[in-house]
Amino acid sequence: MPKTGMEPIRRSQLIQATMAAIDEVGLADATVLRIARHAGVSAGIISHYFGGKDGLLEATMRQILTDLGQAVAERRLRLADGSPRDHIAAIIDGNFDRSQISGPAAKTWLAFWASSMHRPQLQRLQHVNDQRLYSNLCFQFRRLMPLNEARDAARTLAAMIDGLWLRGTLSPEGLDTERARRLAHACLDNMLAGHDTSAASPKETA
Amino acid sequence: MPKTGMEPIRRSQLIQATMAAIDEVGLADATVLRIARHAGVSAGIISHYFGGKDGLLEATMRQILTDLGQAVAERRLRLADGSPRDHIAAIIDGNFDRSQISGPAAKTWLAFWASSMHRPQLQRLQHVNDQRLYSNLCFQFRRLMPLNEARDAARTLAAMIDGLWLRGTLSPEGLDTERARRLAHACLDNMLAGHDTSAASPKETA
DNA sequence: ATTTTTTTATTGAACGTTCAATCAATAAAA
DNA sequence: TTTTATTGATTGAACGTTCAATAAAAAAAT
Repeated sequence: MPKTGMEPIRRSQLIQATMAAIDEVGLADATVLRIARHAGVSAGIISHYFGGKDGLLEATMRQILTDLGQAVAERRLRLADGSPRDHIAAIIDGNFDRSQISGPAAKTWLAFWASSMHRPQLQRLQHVNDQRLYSNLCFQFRRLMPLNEARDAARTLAAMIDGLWLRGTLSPEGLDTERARRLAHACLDNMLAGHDTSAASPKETA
Repeated sequence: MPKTGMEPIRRSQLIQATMAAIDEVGLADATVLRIARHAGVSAGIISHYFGGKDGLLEATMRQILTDLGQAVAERRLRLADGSPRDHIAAIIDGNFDRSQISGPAAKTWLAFWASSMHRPQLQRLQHVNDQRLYSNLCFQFRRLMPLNEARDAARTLAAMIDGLWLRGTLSPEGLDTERARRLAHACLDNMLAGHDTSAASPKETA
């Protein structure tokens, strides 16, 4: 089996296996043995490629954040130069792609969220991501309203996205992802109702 | 030290110590020894009063849900027979009391939320709580709009509360609790804007 | 009022288990 | 023959639980 150039393959396999293990039994019971079995390799390989379990967990979180960033970036690139509303809508859709990418990613995300409270390395990653979402939203809202209002609008919509996404992905019986996405858009429409959306988009209640 | 009637005291102490330990080092590192030391007792006592660590964790989550229920109930009782808007506002304020009750409670809540994905006992508790929040909101919105709209309004506001509360209590640098609460109320006002609030409440944008 | 007995509350060392990490051994490819 | 990739048994630390021992309080007996 030892061919050369295994490193990127193994890294990717192990990161995916980590999410799958967390999806199955939670972060607390996602042991190196379980993760390794999921990837079809031995446990020792994790220390070899990631320096240890912590390294693998950090790489996994980094992967999720990268995926999220790409999901948003792709949609926004397709817009060329759209209206603020278009950009914000793209940000919303990109964020709800997290769950589309996979169920495991959702549970992994939440697990990392909780444990990032106590692990500086993860906390840093998460803070950067939060800030990016907030800044992007704020910049777009700023094109439609005064700075103070734009800030509150960004905070509100960011919270809305997190809240809906959480409830949508974690208990799909009560709120499926598609409906969650629709509610987020409705909320955006509501927030933009009294503001000058230069290219008057013809949308009613729902 | 052995006086009679220690049970309720110890139970309460240990539950508080559990939250404090989770606040300090996270659920993963909240060992029985650490929790016991926080309460000023020995580790063995946990099995004695709660049958084991799992029992203590479940009791702790139950306590948090009870506190939340009371925070909401108290505010609603003060209303006697208020308008739907008043009741919903009381539900919002009650939910933001979670953090007022303590910072530890917030981190504990998130930790349980994540681990409830994989522990049926905790999942049950959390589902009951979710359902209660949704039902209460839905019932009040129902007094102002058609059923379908009321359901979506309830889902939206529930997500808004969770999202804002999460961001508010877990990273107070970016969004302090008081502002989060204000934004939730603003969102409610926005959602109720086009609806007949029988007792016309004189509130403008913000 | 004092002593004895019983009950209640608590301790902490010992035990068995589980985990992450290590590393000498191995085997395929270069 | 050298390099690269991988294994899996081993190690040591940490954890939750158990339980015999202990000590204070309460109850009973003197």
